[in-house]
Amino acid sequence: MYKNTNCGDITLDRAGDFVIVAGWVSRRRDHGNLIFIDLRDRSGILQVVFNPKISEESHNLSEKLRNEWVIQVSGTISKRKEGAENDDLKTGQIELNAKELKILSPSKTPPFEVIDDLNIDELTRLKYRFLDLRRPKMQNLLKLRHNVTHEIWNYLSDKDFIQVETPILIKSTPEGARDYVVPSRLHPGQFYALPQSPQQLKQILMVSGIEKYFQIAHCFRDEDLRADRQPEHTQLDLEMSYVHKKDVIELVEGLFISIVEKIVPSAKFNKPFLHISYEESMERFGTDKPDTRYGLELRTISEIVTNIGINVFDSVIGNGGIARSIVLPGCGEYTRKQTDELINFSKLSGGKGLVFIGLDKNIQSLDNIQDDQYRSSLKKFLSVDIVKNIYNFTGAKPGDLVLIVADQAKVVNNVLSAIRTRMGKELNLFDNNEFNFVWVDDFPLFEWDDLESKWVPAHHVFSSPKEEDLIYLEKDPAKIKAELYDLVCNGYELGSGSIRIHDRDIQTRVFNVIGYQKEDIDTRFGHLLRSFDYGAPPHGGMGLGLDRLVMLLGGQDNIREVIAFPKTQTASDPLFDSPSNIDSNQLRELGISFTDLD
RNA sequence: GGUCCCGUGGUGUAGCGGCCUAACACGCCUCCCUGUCAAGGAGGAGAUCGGCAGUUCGAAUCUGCUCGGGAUCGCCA
Repeated sequence: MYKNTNCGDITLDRAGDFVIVAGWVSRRRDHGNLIFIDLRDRSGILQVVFNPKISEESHNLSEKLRNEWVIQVSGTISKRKEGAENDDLKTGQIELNAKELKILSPSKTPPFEVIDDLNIDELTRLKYRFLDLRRPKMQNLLKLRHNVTHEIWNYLSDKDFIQVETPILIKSTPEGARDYVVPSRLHPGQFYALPQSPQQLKQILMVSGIEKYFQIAHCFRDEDLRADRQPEHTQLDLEMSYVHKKDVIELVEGLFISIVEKIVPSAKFNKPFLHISYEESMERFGTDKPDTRYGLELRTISEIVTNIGINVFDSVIGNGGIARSIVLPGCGEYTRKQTDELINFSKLSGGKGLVFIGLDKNIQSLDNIQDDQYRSSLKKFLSVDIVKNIYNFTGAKPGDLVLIVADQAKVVNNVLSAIRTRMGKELNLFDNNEFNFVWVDDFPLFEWDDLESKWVPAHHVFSSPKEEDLIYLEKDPAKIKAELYDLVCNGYELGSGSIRIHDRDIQTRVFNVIGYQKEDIDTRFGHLLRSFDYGAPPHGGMGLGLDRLVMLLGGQDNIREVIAFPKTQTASDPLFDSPSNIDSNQLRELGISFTDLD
């Protein structure tokens, strides 16, 4: 070994010890005859002192040292001089008196300093990701990710789960997300697809008798990127035989509690997790992935605001729309600029606008509001009585701002939940160290696709309908609820799962609703369905986003921070400069040529 | 595919029609310095303002296109 001690681990009790350390020069403080080096390795920072009285040769050599040079130093640990201690440093009570210095690898001047307090363009960080990852913050995030994965392995192994690897080269199935595709050399003109998830493979593993399976699985989806979406992401994928919904939920909840308690002991979180149905979630929060750390719940107020002479509301609601509200506490005296900003924001998330009513904070009771004590975008249509009504119904108080959006339900919910998320942040309604886990269940099995005029699966085709809803399968698909459950935390969907269909007859009836023809079914799902013909145990499971979980636990707001080598928004990698052209010989071998697409 | 924000020495910013032969901080280089820890002091090098085209007597500054990064809607069973 080039070292026998880690820099950051050395404490006062090692005083007098002779040690060998190695690492990067993090900082250099040259006092002429005395040179201080902050030496950094994974464990932390150690102050090394080069003193000509101890070694003239090492001192001379140390004058050459610059940031990010890799060096090896040996010498004696000593307690620092009185008054020279540094309490900000774990090793601040001691220092290494360098006897021998060896330069293992010099460095160019780095494009940015390897420090936590860094404010630079992300592109530069990604180009020099090897330097970026040296920063203690990034080291900690990678360690956090490892700790989470480690706990998953331990916890699930203890529960008799077996980790099974599944292939990365599988078959393209056209539904779902866009596939990443790999040409086959041995079968010119044919392609593999990278898995969007190991869904069908793990179901086959259940038919194979694995009973309890898990995998830290890479999943690939060729769709547009977001702060919480990369083209390849990692899932904790798991599946269990002979289980009901309740069993999967209990297992995953136990695992997540264990992860949070062991790995982020300082975190505040709710135990047991909340449970809420899809319908209730939409009703209260306007989304199926609610941030339940704070209130700001939505209310439907169609009845209060119709037939009071306001055209906007009457016509929208007459056309099958609804009016819903959100109350922003303490925002009743928002300026014109602030309310304009909210209206503008509502348009960004698809709304046509919103109506606000702001009430002065110094009103004693709602009973004696004066005309000059409230402002509204619809002031001339809103009598004092209607304002009173709205405030009473929504539970708003003097000093609060009521926002109303009227449109088709989907738009209303989109707009208001976006406003809710934004205002939760802006009004500081939650604690950053808090994690609020909630199970959302009773999802509909199908959704109506307006564009294609057909039913599509809300989750995927293998999710089981609730037994009591089977009677609606042919008559009224909208009514069917599924054995589906999502795990949501702080407004992020961490994962979703379901009890699967293991009965061929029910599976066929579901395919019929979606309108799949027999041939489609055979080419897309034949392999799985064939396995079901030979005794398929009832089974169910989940896929859980590891990147998002680590992001949340690490207090980050995008998953690139917890992925060693992430891609940019255009799915390229600035470090490797991928994707790239390939050799024409490679293309020829694959039988691929290009046509001009435009 | 749409909308919005950003692009000035290595890094982060300022400058937003002539005062810019582009400013400041950090970093970098040279020299001085034995107790610093974002060391200090003195001096110095370094950008034609993402690219292209246009408007103008004159463009970092205005316009168009384009490239790159980010946020977001669509998309993501």
